Amino acid sequence: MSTIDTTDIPETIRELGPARPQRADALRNYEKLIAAARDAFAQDGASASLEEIARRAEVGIGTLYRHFPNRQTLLEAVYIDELQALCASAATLSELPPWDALVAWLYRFVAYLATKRALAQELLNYLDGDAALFQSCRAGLYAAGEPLLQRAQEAEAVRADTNLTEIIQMVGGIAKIPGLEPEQVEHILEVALDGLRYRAPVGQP
Amino acid sequence: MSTIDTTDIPETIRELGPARPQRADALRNYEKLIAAARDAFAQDGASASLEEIARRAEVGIGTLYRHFPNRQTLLEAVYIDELQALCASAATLSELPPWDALVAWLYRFVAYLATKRALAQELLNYLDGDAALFQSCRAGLYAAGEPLLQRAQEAEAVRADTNLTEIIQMVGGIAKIPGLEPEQVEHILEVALDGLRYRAPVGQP
DNA sequence: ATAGTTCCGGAGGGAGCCTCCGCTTATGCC
DNA sequence: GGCATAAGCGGAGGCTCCCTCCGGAACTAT
Repeated sequence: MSTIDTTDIPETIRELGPARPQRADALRNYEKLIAAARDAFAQDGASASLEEIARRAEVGIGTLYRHFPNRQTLLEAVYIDELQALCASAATLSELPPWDALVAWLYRFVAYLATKRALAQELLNYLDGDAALFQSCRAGLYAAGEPLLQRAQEAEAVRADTNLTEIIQMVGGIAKIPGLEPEQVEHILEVALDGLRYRAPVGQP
Repeated sequence: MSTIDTTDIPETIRELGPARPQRADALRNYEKLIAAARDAFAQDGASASLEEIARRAEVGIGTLYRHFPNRQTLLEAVYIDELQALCASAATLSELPPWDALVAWLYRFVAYLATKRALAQELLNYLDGDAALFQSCRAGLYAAGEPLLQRAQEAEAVRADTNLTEIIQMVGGIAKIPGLEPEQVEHILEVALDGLRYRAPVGQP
């Protein structure tokens, strides 16, 4: 149904971020920094120490600041990277059985939300309404998830009377319940996802 | 209708905060600190520099830390102080005409919300569910506002088919619209509050 | 007035932010 | 391969902030 070419979405999103460096060594450092920042932000929230990030990336603090002139740029780059990874994973997962693929992707989505939550607050403070970014992100997300859902529905693994918007809202809502342990979230999610399963119509109650 | 004695609410709330010091000089400093902190947090958000706050209060940094061992304690104390002031103002305002009193109080409420927003995020990180505080706050708020609304309704200044919950939600919702200039908020609020006015029933259209 | 608390203030050590600039290294051209 | 040069590196240094600690000042009760 979707007319968007899923495979192109990640690049579209990536273009929203800061330009990646050209030289091989610079690119290496750039990527080490994003990886280190992702971990650090996930662990300590958006206020993680930039010097600590540089240290983890085994890179000088100067290098960090050259690639990302301020915390915001780095935050944004990490966010975009995460989102791209989430979108890209949809393609990989399509090798699994339909139901498993969808569920796996939704779990991946939950992990992504955790990162996003840490970043979003701070991100909004500065970005305040760079709608283009978030719109693109949303589009990419849907383009990535839609095929998975459709396949699952065609295989009668997922009930027909639902859609991706609804599912994402549900999963998002559960993931965002405040003050819950990860295991609790996972359990609730498990229950809720089970509700998505297709059940053959039954004659009598 | 309310069986709560409004005038006692502020004390009840205050008791939730850290104990105020006894000695005259200590109390003076305590209050200077809260005032300075209120300004600083309003200006720079919850991450305002504590040293700057001590400086503004013309007090040594050590004094700040003795009264408020950590940022949270100070944040909480400011929040409680603000809330108490809001509640107390209801009593003063009752000298105004009913409509004016209610509107003035609601504007005061908006100002309070601005502070609260700055504090709430950070506050929740640590407090995470000290429900007692927030419950008390809510009770105090309602006890303070209810008489004002009632008086206004009895004077036929405010329509009868509404209540404080609704009004507070409305005002709060408007105050929280993201990315608006204060003047814009004020204008929207003006319009919305006008909708509260009592209008005599009209026979023909 | 004096003793005994209570409170004050800021020095100091540690950490983070960010800038600046001399040195290193990759790349493209011969 | 060798070289020029542009691109990139990294960390010292100057600043601010956080928080602790303790000698001395100020208040209060007697």
